[in-house]
Order: sequence, then structure tokens, then C-alpha cells
Amino acid sequence: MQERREELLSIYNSLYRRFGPQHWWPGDSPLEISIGAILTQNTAWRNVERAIENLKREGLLSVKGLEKVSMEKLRAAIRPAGYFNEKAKKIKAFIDFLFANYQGSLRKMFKEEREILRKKLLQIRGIGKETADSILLYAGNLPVFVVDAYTRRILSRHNLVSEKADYEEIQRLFMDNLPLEAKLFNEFHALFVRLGKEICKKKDPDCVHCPLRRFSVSTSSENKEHFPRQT
DNA sequence: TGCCAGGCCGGGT
DNA sequence: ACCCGGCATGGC
Repeated sequence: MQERREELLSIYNSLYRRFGPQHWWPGDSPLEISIGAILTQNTAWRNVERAIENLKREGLLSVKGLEKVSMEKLRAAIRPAGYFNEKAKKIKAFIDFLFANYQGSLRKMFKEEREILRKKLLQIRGIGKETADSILLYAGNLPVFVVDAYTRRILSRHNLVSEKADYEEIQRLFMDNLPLEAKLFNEFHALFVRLGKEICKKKDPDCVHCPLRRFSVSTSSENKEHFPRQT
């Protein structure tokens, strides 16, 4: 099944040639990236930037700052990112987790084995698969593939996966067929987002300018599974 | 004005 | 195992 690897790399190369390096995650520190991952849940990144700016201006963007800040003040600061009541709780839950398990140290947290840490993150209220994986990959530099709405839409629109493929299935497509390299997964996912934002939008189902056009599998084809699951 | 944006949870089938 | 409503702001 070397072919799947080649095809995925070919898709990656097409995107990279088209868009170049994306320099993700937009954030200066592992903590900022982790908090950003929570704040961006179903939210435009522009609004997350405002929330992050507020946190920085108030001197709250540190583990201790977030641990000490009152819920009221935290809610006010992250307000522009939406769902601020929920997200304030999520941030507190993450910080509590950090202190309960790693003395408040992200560095210690990321020394944990990848799969173990993923499971622990998923137990935190408000951290689901995409958020956990974003933290692992972009804050921790661990080789985990992040699946988001853009990734889904693009892959299914080109019939590279079924429309109702679940998270783990899509994630396995990449992690089972590509070298487990954080740098590759980092760039690959960022490129999907770039493509999704710029070209492969909901309004534009034909994706005329899509660099992935040549990879599309015809819908009329009998065999819709371009990447059949290994059984 | 209504839909959308780098989800997740809890309750109901 | 799915399906759905709720959560909230800002841009277009």
C-alpha cells in the first residue's frame, strides 16, 4: 500500500507548491497555542486574535496568570472569541489539569507519551479530538494529524474519503500512510486550512481553481472509496 | 438579515 | 452508535 503514501505526498506537494509554507501555529508559545486551540472552537480566527490580545494586554497569558485570574475577568477578556462562558471554563479546566498533573508545566506535560497524553487531554471537559490533537501537534510538536472541518470538506468533496468518515478514520488515513513527522503534519493540516479558506469553500462546489482537482475521484464511479480501508 | 467560522457537550433516540 | 440543540461573537 505504498501507493497511498505516494498519493498523499503528491497532494501535499501540490498544496505546498501552490501556497508555500504556512508557518503554523500562529502563536508565540506552547501556552498561547494551547489556549488558542480552545478559543478557536467553531470560531473565526480573527475573533480569537482579539481575545488573545486582551489576555496579553492584561498580563494573563501565562500559566500562573490564568490560574489566578477570576472567572469574571477571564470571561471579559475572551469575550470576542464567542462562547465565552463555556470557553472560560475550558481554559480553567485545562490549567487545573496542568497543575494537578504536571506542576503547571507544559514542558513536563509534553514529556508524556503521545497516546497517553492524548487520552488524558480528552478527559478534560471541553477538549475534544481536534483541540487535543492541535495542542499535541502545534504546541507540543508531537506527530499527530489534526482533522478539522476544512480537512473533512476538502477530502470528501474530492471523494478521497466518504462524507461520513469519522474523525479517527480520516486521521488514520494520514498517520498510517505517512512518516510520523510533526513538521509534515503541521504543514499539511495548515495547507488544508489555507485551501479551505481561500478556494474550496462551501459556495464554490466546483473548486475550479483547486490544486487538488486532478486527485478527484469521479462520483459516478462504482468504486467510491479512493482509499479503501484495510480490513 | 441570515449564515458562517480551524468544536464540544449532554440528552434523547 | 448517531442526531440534535445550545453555546456567542464579529464579518460579510
